[in-house]
Amino acid sequence: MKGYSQFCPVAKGAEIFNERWTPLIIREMMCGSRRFNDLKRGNPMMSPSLLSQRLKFLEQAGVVEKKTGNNESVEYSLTESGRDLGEVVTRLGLWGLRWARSRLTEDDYDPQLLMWDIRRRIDTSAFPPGRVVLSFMFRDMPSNRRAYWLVVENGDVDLCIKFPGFDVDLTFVTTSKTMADIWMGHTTIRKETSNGNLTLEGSRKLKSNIDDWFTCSVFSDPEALRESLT
Amino acid sequence: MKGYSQFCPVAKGAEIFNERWTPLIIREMMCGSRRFNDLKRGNPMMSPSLLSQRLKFLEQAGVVEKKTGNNESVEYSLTESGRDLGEVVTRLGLWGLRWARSRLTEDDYDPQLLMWDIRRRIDTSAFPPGRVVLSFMFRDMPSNRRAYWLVVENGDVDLCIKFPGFDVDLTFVTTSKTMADIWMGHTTIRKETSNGNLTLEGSRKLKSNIDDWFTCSVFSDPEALRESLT
DNA sequence: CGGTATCCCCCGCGATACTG
DNA sequence: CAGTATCGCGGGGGATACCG
Repeated sequence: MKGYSQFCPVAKGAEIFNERWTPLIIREMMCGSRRFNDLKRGNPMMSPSLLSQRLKFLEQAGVVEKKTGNNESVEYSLTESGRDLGEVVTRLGLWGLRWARSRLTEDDYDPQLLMWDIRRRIDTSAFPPGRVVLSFMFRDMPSNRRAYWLVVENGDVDLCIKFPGFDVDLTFVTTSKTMADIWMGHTTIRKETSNGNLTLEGSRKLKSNIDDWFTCSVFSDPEALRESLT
Repeated sequence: MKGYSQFCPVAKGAEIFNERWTPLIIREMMCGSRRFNDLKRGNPMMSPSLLSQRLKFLEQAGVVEKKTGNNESVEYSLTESGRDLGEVVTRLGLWGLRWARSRLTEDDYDPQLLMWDIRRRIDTSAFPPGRVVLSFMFRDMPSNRRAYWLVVENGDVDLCIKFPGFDVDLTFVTTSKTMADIWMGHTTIRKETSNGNLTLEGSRKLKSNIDDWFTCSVFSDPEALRESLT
């Protein structure tokens, strides 16, 4: 994007921030993604070349830092400037939560993206030792996007799009929209199980302490998020 | 701009906010511009058709309200949603002030834009009754962009790019960069007169109470601006 | 895994002119 | 003043293939 030829700080900020995908890349980093392919998984519709291009630009702009480990591994992270810019992202998200919710289209409810979000917010410390397998069935989706599994083990959570072969401890049966609404805090697991939009099948224990380990999106608690802004 | 196909509030917010010029249009409205041509003057590099297109989109997005008076006059204003989005703009500006200042190019110091900003922040209440004429001479500019006049009268401020024919009460002689730096609070009138980057010629009285009527950009006081955010 | 390299299309947007 | 109409191009960015 070409510049605005204005000295105004809003214009100079917009020259960096107001590009396609940029807030979403920063959002991913704020959520802890540091690897190229993780950033890409958080933005599946973005082409790798464009992601690469943006990362280079953001690095040059002092927002993102690229570190190459001695084992050739590459990590991206936010600089202090980038973390500051994160507050703009947060505020934009708070605005979107309040004012852009009505603009959600069917296309927006991508279950894979939802699962990727859920994956990184699962509180593994609330699980018993050993392996726990969760499965999610989205009734409204075509067969190739209907089923997902989360395998929780040793503090790690793996997202699978094919049956991992392990016994399933708890199954969520619902629609992508219901699940996303729960995720965003527009409704609760309790409400949606009551009205039948969500069915939980499996371990009674996992069901009973679900609020301990199923951590919703940071946007599900706008008040807390707002207070986290300086 | 096409959507992101993500339910995330940041993505939905970005679909509206992250378009070219959008933050600058909202900034203009936050500063009080309500007429089409005023919005355009605040963004001189933007083509009228694009401004029209953006206003239509922002209206449809519930950010901007268009009102047609009975005398066919048209006014644009921010809705509640738009004022909320203004906080994102403000925060982006605060970020730009701190982190994007080093990216300023020669092209950014447009004296006309600067004068348009100064014009609307002049505190007319601090002036004596009658007409006061200020002139600004930018030494670094070519002749067609070197001189501007502000005619203050009856609480109104008019910006002229040609000599208005009235006696001038006070003249600023400086460069566009020095003036912009004063405007943004990076330096002060006092400092720049001391070091010779700014010369004030004319009414001793207007010079002596210049801090009363020459009101700098809202971004010149970041602390106050930050506190204005909810 | 962590990107590049291409290709190509589309349309965003800048420029200019014009209208009521 | 408040826009619309038109035109043309540049490059943003989507898709896909490929590489070390």
